[in-house]
Amino acid sequence: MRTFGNESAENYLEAILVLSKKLPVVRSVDIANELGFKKSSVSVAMKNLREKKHITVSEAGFIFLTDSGREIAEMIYERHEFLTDWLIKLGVSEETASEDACRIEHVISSESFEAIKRHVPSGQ
Amino acid sequence: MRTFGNESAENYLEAILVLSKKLPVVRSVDIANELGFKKSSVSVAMKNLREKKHITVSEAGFIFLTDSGREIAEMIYERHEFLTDWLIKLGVSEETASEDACRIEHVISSESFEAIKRHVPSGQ
DNA sequence: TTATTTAGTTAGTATAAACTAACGTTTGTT
DNA sequence: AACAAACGTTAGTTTATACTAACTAAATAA
Repeated sequence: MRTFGNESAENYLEAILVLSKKLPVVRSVDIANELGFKKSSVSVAMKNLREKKHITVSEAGFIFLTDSGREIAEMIYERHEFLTDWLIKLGVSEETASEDACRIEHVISSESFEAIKRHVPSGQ
Repeated sequence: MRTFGNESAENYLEAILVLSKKLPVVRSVDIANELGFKKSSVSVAMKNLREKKHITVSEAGFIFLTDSGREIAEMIYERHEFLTDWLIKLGVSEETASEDACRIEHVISSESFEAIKRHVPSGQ
């Protein structure tokens, strides 16, 4: 069967990366706002990410990506950006493009993603 | 949150369509073999599809798509075929192409799918 | 005819991921 | 000092989906 086991974690890590670009520090409540989840859900998710060593959390509750967490986050973020831009170029509305990218980014293989990247004329 | 509520149903409906192309009749056990699931899982899934009126089941246990079931199955199947072929054309291995298509087909919007179709030179 | 295989069902289990509700801590306000 | 707000955590619930185990019923074979 399909696991889906990583999709949720990937999404949280991506959100942390995105938030770290616009906020001085990232807290659980910021993630809850960003993703539209309840803070209890985020709390549990952060516990899991902590256990998997994808984040560290300071005394004050500030959340930081570890190397492994950052690696995942950046991979997903790159996919998100690329797929969104590409779909928009194909005529898809910004909103739909972003929503679809958000789903595809978690399920596409590296092999396929790289193939699409190769095929799309980059930088235009 | 993401629902995912339909992905499983879509997958079963697609399998029924695919099997109906190669077998004289489709039974639960055929679906279980096709998808690699246990027959108990299929039994429960068929109950749900029956309740949603996407299939009918004869006395003998033969499974038939209703109009709504066929519509979904054909939409997913078209996506599967198209995405697989397209990825292969881009240089992705057949196996990966099919696996990725199998995931993307359930999460992509019609808007994006149609945009990709438009952009790919059809029939070559 | 008994025994075996095949098909389907049901009940209960497991996991992932969200939720609500309730609680403790800290911080800020009056 | 006392009360309220903000933040985080925990416990327990819900839903979706697959699982195992145990059962029935029908079909096949010894």
